[in-house]
Amino acid sequence: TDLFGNAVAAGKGSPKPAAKSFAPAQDPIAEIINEGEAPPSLPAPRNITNTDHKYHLIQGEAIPSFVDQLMGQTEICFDTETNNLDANDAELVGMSFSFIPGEAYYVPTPADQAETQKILLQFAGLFNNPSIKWVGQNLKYDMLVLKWYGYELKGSWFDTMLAHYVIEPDGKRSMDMLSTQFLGYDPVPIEDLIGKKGKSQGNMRDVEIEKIKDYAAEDADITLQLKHALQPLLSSKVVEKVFYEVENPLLAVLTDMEYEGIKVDVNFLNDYSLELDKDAKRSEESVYAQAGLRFNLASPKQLGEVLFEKLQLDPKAKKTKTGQYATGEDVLSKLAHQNKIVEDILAFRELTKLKSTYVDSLPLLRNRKTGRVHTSYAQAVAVTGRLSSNNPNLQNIPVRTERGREIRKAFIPRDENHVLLSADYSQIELRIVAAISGDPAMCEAFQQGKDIHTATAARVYNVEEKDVVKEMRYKAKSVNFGIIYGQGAFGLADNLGISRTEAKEIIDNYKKQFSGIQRYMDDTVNFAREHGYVQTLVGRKRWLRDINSSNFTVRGFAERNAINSPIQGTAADMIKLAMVKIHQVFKENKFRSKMILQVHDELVFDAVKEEVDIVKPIILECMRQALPLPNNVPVEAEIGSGTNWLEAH
DNA sequence: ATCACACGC
DNA sequence: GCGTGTGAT
Repeated sequence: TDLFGNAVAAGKGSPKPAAKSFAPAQDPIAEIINEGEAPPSLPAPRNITNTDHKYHLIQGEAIPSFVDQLMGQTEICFDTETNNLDANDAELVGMSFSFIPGEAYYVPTPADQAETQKILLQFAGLFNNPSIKWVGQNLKYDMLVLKWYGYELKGSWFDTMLAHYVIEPDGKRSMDMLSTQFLGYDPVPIEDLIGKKGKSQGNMRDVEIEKIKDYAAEDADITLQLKHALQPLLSSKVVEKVFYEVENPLLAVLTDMEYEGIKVDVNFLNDYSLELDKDAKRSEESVYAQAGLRFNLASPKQLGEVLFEKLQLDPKAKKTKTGQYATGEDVLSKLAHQNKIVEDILAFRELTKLKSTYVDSLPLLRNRKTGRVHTSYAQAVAVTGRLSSNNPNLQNIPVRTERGREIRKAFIPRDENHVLLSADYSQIELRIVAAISGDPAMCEAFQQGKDIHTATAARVYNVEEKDVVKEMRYKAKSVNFGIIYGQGAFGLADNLGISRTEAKEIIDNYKKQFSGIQRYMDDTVNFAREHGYVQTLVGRKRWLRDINSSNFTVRGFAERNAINSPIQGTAADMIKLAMVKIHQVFKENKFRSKMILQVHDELVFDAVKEEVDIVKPIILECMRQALPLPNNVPVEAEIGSGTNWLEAH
């Protein structure tokens, strides 16, 4: 079903003018899309024991002539071995190189870091050679390791992980999987060297060099072969643009951002932790007093039994799919008015969440060299094209509630000569909906610089904009969210806690007022049914194998994906293009200010105070111009500065 | 390992 | 809709 709770019609006869941005001139034919897939992963017959290979160990006096040989290549596959998965805290154990399939070289580097630096110095000319194309699997990792030793790869890049990401965004893409799938070859498992993962897992530094040589050289060899297998698919699937213009360049931008990290105010967090602990304990005790018994309030299972069996708070309490009572925030909120205990439970939940996930863990995740936190961006995880962030996740720092927002005060500039800048897109996803649907009312609202939720409410409730009251705006905002998520009428009712009847009424009005949106949703789903994929403005594709499923639920999910992915994905493309541009302009102008965070529609900078007035308009201009939208829908971005992230916002 | 929950966009 | 982290089981 679509937003309006209707089944999406198959061939409504609409000739799909509105969705034409998604059916570009070079509209690929369905057959092309599905060819070139390797057969599903049967156990691969080939491995290092039964396959010809020439893997060489290079050390000492052999290095100079080896480097000379590499200098003559145009394309080199490169891989590092280290003693840590965290590239910001890793020592180089060795490097492997390959430029001919079946042949590779391993150069070990010793624990003595001064010695390692001497070896790297011999490779300086190679790393700086601008005419070399560096091939690798997850090159960001290797580039980050090298950056800590003071080196960059100055030529161009081809990351096989990113290539596979744009070819098959929802696939698995560890090197082992790719090798099995595309080369029919099973690489040496890492467990053979350092043991099974867990606390007993060893360290690459302690493995004998001959063993590492085979493993590491094979990695470079395989990755080079993967490049040759994947490159033609970029072309046959028509995803070269998003690969070469977005993902591949972004890799170097993210490397620099992860290297910088952001400073956190540990004293502030420690103080705040005590405060949260005190208040959480107070709420907890209050709950036990009201319940008349003590239990583990952090256990949803126990809490559900107390609320709905002992206290009988709701005779028709909802259950989760595993048969427990549901005690999520939405469920409890509906009971909050009549039951003081529920307020205390919600307070406890909020406070313990803030404490454990953010306040107590951030200080522990500081890098030992920099004292800063260096998030890691996953560039090939989110199926829509977004980045994700982990260790720590800096894309879900609280902002909604007062006490959560407080945590943003802990993110601070690196020193007194810097401030934080935060630049964010305004309503970017809705602007994209307006632009690609071409809905006249919504496009016009943006062209006139209106508050989109108020403008929506005015139309849906048929009143003047000045007469839109809070509740009308709030509900209209929820409908707009529903569109972005391809959510059904059920979802809206659920979301707003209103009846299905009222939800349907709001939706019927919306449908009349914004008929172009309805048409976009129909056209997009129909396009997906016909072609098996949907795509963004930049040509990032997502294949939807379930779009023609006979199972109502499964198909419905695919239909929501069809509607949501081009929107979320286009927004992702836009900010990624902006990041590449900003990075380039900063470099050209030799600015010392650094881009340090991305939060989907926001960029954060650690800016040198004297540069603030120069970089602010540059950042905004790059963001606004990154990806012009059709139908004259303007793209707006705002920027602020401050001595912490909250203030900058 | 999986689930429920809660945080973000 | 898309993610990640935590604590419980």
